[in-house]
Amino acid sequence: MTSQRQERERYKPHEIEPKWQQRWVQDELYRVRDDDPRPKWYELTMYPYPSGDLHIGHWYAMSPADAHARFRRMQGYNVLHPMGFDAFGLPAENAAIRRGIHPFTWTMSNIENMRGQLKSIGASYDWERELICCLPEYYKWTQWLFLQLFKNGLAYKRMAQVNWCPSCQTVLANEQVVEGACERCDTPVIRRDLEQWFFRITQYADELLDFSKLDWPEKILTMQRNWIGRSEGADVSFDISECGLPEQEIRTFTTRVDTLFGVTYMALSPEHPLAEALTTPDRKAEVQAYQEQARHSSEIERQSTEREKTGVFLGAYATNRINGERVPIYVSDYVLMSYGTGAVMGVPAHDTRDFAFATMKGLPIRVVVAAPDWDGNALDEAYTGEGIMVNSDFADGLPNRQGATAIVDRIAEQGHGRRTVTYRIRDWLISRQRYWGTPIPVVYCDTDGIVAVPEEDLPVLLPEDAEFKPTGESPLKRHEGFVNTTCPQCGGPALRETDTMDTFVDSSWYFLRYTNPHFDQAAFDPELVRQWCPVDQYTGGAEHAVMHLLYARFFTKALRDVGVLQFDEPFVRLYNQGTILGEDNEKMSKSRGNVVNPDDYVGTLGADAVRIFLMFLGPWDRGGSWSSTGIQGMSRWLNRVWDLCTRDASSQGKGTEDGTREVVRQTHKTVKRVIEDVDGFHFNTALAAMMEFTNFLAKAWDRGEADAGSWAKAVESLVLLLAPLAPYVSEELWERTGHAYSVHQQALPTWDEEQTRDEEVTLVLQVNGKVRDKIIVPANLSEEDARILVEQSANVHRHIEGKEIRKVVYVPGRLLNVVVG
RNA sequence: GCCGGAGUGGCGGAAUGGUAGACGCGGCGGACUCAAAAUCCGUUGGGGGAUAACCUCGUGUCAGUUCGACUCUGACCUCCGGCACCA
Repeated sequence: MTSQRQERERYKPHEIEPKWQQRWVQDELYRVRDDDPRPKWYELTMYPYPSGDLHIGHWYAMSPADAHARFRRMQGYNVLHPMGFDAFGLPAENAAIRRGIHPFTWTMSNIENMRGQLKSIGASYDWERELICCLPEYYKWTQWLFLQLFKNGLAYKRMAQVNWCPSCQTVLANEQVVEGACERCDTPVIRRDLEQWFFRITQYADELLDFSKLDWPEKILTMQRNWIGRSEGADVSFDISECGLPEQEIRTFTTRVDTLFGVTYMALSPEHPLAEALTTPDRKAEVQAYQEQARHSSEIERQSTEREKTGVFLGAYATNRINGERVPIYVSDYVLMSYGTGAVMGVPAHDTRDFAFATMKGLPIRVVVAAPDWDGNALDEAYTGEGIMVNSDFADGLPNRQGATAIVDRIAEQGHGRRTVTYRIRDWLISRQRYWGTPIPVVYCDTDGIVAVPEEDLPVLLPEDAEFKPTGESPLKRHEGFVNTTCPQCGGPALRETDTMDTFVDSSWYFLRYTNPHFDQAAFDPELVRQWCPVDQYTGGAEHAVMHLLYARFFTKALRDVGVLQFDEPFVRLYNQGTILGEDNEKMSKSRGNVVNPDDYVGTLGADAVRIFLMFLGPWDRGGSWSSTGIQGMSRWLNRVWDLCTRDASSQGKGTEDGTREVVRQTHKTVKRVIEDVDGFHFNTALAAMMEFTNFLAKAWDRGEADAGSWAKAVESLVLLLAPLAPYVSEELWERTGHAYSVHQQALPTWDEEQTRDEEVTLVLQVNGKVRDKIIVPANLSEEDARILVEQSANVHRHIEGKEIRKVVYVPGRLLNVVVG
């Protein structure tokens, strides 16, 4: 055997991998046919940003996804598993400013490099369908889609207080502000008033909360639910007619209308439009100073819950119409202009924030919902639970939920309020004051105002000769040739919009474009979209929960309403892979020096080893740590697989009858386990099953138990099962075992349930639930026979001797438990 | 604070009511080698016992359900992720 092994060729990944890579390209093995009659399966992985280097995180996202797509192909589906590049975005422009390279050049050369690295993964991408969203052939249609939203009132421009990142020199969407700082660069965000373009995502808030058609991780649904933040409550208006202003009332939103009799003050956001007018002359200076201070404090400072409540009395009063009481009006920065109406009714007894504020200002705290154990004394803290209404006139004595109904009915009757729903989500701000993005296709004309660029004039091209300087101003703004244009309506002089779109607009529809990425008649070919979409299985990181994944859902629904799509949801199933960490269990980063370069391992151990190691290190959705010794183990195993599969089985002779039967049984068992595991993304246990199988085969060979036929079948099954996970070595072994090219066009092996059953099993003998003996018995052993056998076990005997047998539990094929007392 | 998820050998993990620790890494012992690397074989949760038989402890903690609990129930602790002055 040893001598034979030396004669055979060894596993040389660095030789076979480039060979098959070329062959597959040459044969167009992964070309996806639209006219294939098999059922379709669209399996999509989130496309990467072309940063220039394919790192191990990309491999972790892509190789298991590719394995699953290949697996579906071997299951008989016509699989679309495309790849492309999220090619617009800030890093390219920053490189242009710092190093003088044009963003286009920088991006395309990065793509060039990454495409090569991607090919080494051995993924089954059809490169004919590659999509690059910074090319005019793509962004022309991003602009076209923008125009459809614009024409349908789903895209609009308005002045708004927006998040501005001073480092990125652009506004950000709410979704891109994390704890008051820029999601990209961590710079604290400041607020600015700017005229900006928005998409009306709020119009879809309720529909976006309907997840009934989705098979998505609960975690993502929860995050989207929280982000949309639907709360049911009531609008209540307070009378300010005594102040002599045009406005007669202040509207507030509350989820606790039952506490309306407990209002002892009102608080407005510092940015509230009525704040200034309501301020009495003697308070002007103080109020203005407070507003000024609020404007300059950062989001982080303002949003800190630990901070003490502050605020200033305006000098004015509002009347609570339910009881005719006059309450003082304050401004306070704990009230956010962006939520509800920007004004709150202060109920210190039943809201922790209001309690803190009232305590600070010495305002009355009136209990209107009595806790079951309330003794009538002053509260130490706000009571936010359920209770019986008190101090509330007609509502007294009611449980507070019923009290809420009574009160809202009364104010609705009197026209001072009504039931309403408020959302946390705001419209999606898509303007970016940067060059490297899709230009927003509108012009501004003195006569006609905002005018959409006619569809036949698309694309609005990015000027190639823009200048990139660190001034913080968009190069488009300074580019006269770009800015100055004529109005499509009146022909007079007009100015182009110089803002570009958030790159999340590009990725909100890219999955549609893959069906025919070079189609020049429309954004997508409706026929092919009908055929391929929606995406059956989407995979990617959970960090996109309330950005990309929410935007793409919105876009799909909006395009449906515009009339160009027929479905409601872009991604039917979603799987989030975890994060790959460095060898030190820390997030990989250059500063930590724990970054793993996949190319190093591809060059030595091969792409297959990298792929299967990433799949083996644990459940895919949990992530895991890189291990340089762990991957050696995978490589060792591939060598063993190679060795087993290249043996000459005819030298084995006839084997033994029992041995052969066992080889057949283990083959069927393994086929079943691996197929079920890979189907459910459990790559780690699928590989473990194959390893157990190879361990078994090696032993069976050494004992001379297998006959040539069962051995060949075992090897064939193993190679087929391995093919989706380790495509190169499987292809090579498929050829070397005398099969016709290509393993990747084969069907998965099948198993026969009957053949997976063991004839003999280990029966565990327990006394009072403790294992006392193990015996080998026929699988179909009857309970009577089992009871006889247990009598013969000396060990069991010792533990039941002299004791009364109370009960015997027999689980066929598993155990027999004798309960004694 | 609220909402998720997770706690199992030296490490990654397996087992979702029935033999805890599959599989892999690492360790130890051995074969091959002048030697090393690579490879192969054996062994590997802790304690007791003689390296045996066997006993005992052991899946974050404490209770409970059950013949039997990593698995189910309740309370708590820790870690990770998300959200957070949202009225």
